[in-house]
Amino acid sequence: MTLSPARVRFAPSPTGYLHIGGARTALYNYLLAKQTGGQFILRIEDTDQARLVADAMEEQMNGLRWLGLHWDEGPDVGGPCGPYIQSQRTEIHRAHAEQLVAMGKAYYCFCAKERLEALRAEQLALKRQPRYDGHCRNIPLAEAKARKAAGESCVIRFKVPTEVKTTVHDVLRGGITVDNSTLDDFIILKSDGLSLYHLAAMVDDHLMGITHVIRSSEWIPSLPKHALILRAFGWGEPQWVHLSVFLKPSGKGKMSKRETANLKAEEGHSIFVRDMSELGYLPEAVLNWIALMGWSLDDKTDVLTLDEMIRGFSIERLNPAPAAISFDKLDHYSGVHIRALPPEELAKRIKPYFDQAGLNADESALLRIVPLIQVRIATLDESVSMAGFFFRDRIDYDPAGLIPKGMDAASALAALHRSIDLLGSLPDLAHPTTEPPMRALASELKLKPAQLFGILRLAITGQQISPPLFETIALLDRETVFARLAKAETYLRGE
RNA sequence: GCCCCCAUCGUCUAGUGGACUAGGACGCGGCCCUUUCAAGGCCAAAACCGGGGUUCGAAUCCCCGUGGGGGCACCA
Repeated sequence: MTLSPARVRFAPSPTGYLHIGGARTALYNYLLAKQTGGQFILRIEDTDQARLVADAMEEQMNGLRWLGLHWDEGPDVGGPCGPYIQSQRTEIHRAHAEQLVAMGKAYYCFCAKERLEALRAEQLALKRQPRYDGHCRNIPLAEAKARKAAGESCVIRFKVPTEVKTTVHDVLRGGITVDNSTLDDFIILKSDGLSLYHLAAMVDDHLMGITHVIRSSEWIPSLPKHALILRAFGWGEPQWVHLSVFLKPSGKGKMSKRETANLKAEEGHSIFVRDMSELGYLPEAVLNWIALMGWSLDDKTDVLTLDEMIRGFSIERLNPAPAAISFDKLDHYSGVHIRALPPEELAKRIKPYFDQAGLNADESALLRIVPLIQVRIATLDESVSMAGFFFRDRIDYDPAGLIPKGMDAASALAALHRSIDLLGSLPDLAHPTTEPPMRALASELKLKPAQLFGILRLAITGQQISPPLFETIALLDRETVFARLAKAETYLRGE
């Protein structure tokens, strides 16, 4: 499919950190831009200065970078349509608001907040939808200008055409029609001279040549307002694409702020991109996960790389229904993408987790253990709990575990003793050297392999669950192996 | 309360009037493999929200219910 280049934007508000909902919106925008040879633009919507979070903008960008969603134009890289931070475009917005006033499509409103609040309370009491009553709608422009010039505080409201319906076309949902009477004359410029989202976003989208607006469906209710603004200016409309929201795993509603904040501590999951790395997830896995919540390539593909998504993406295959998130699925994709990594790459990726754990593991050492753990870990951080013992000076475990089911301390000790003798008699501890005689020993002692090897496993790794025993022994220093076996012997003697 | 959107296995989804005995994936259960744990292989259970239309024929189109979701700020 050949499409003309799309200019799309991801426009987060720096009032919070990048979460999977935002990331998925960014992803779809990115995919369309890359597929069509267009541009992916990052624009920061910080017109509400009161709600700013200090490091939110930087964190939003870090999140996108971590996912590999690099923008062509944005605050840091610039571009032909800058600035890309809305608070630096206030003059542009103000001029456009004034232009609408001059065109008779907007008006100055002098209503005090108190009056508005009273009006609102009254309407709510009557169980009516709170709406501006048009109090200042018909003040003659000359009079309004005079009052404004005299220093009276005012806002600019958009004059919504009355007595008609407005229909806007959404690519996924078709025509969305509302009666204009359900819209009120909304404010487009605040009394402090700053634009509100509705005006700022439309002006900037137009000026930046945005061809497709792909955003969350929570914008659907204000879609008519946006179309009305565009039409008032006589501008064309972009393709509107409203994505469905993510629901909590139960499918019952969106995640609350509290649930979102406690997720990580309570169950080791998070919806924030900046937590994903710490939790051991690959960006590839996160991308795969969010891409398929609301989009599908076909009836069977479920593992995709970013490149494959770019090639296969299409707006038509977006699903408008809300989707419950599933962390089980994230874990699954995580495992899939870890297994798909070349060993050298996996060694590189797990290195920081060993560093973090205070273990001195260089990449070449890690590369040797990767074959033992690659299919056994679902997240990168699990590499430490699985293979940390390779790099620890001492290992701690409960000696009770040295006695397998069906055995007692004496028989376990005897088995361990025989194993030490046998291993000590071998020319080396390579896997092919150790396994056959050890199996023979097990059968001679009338033990199941699981029993005998279980004793050694705990003795050598300190873990009930570990990489395969003989491969592990082969990688460990000879001295370490025998020291740990000797230590286990002392435990079993009850020392 | 009002407005808008959505509706296929528990979950993510395929399905755009006949190819549907409704496909795939996660999860769940069983079996195989097996030195633990995984991975892998095989098998199973599991869905078209309800009611009316339209049509020779409806998961697919229309209407009404119901359920779910979103929105109703000098927030975005």
